[in-house]
Amino acid sequence: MNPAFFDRPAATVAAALIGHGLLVDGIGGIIVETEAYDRTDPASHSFAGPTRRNASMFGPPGHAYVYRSYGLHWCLNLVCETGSAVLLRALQPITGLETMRARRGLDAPRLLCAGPGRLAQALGIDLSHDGLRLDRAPFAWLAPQGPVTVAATTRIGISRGVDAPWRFLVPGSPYLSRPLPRTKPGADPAG
DNA sequence: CACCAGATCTTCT
DNA sequence: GAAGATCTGGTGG
Repeated sequence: MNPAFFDRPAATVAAALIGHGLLVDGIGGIIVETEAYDRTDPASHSFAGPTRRNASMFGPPGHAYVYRSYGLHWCLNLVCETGSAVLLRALQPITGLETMRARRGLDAPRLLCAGPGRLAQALGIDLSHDGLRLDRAPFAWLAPQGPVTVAATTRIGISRGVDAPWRFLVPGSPYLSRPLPRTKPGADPAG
């Protein structure tokens, strides 16, 4: 992946990443769900300025930002323009299923990388990856294999910035952390 | 399937 | 002391 790819607004990068393959030490799959967080976004770790934890978000684009969520899960972000990043929320597992299963336990393939914490655990991500360049080992990237359909929705698990449509996903993918919400709740239940 | 609580670290008040 | 970009295992319909 060219470092210039990440030197753009996080929402642009988050949408463009859908369909790309990501491998960490040869293990990974196809990105099916991302979220964007930027410097002016009250939901972003960078909103209140630099801290020890978010230092990588204020470093150069094309590096990893890894943080601990709720005290026990790791989450993997890709740093974009200064103070912005893309949170990887779900992959369709492709390679290294055995290793992912060993790291995660007895999960069905559908759940191995369905959520930022699960994804990081399946890929073996921890704080040692924070700040690493994304264009060299252990990271490797694969271009989309064919046409990619991308939908944008509001983000998950936040209490501020809830209206920004900065969650990007493959509609109907069984590997999402949560399915695409219905645009008209209650309508057309026969679907 | 819905709801609830527990685990446990970083930041902010 | 409280909240947070989460996941798991329990209970109840």
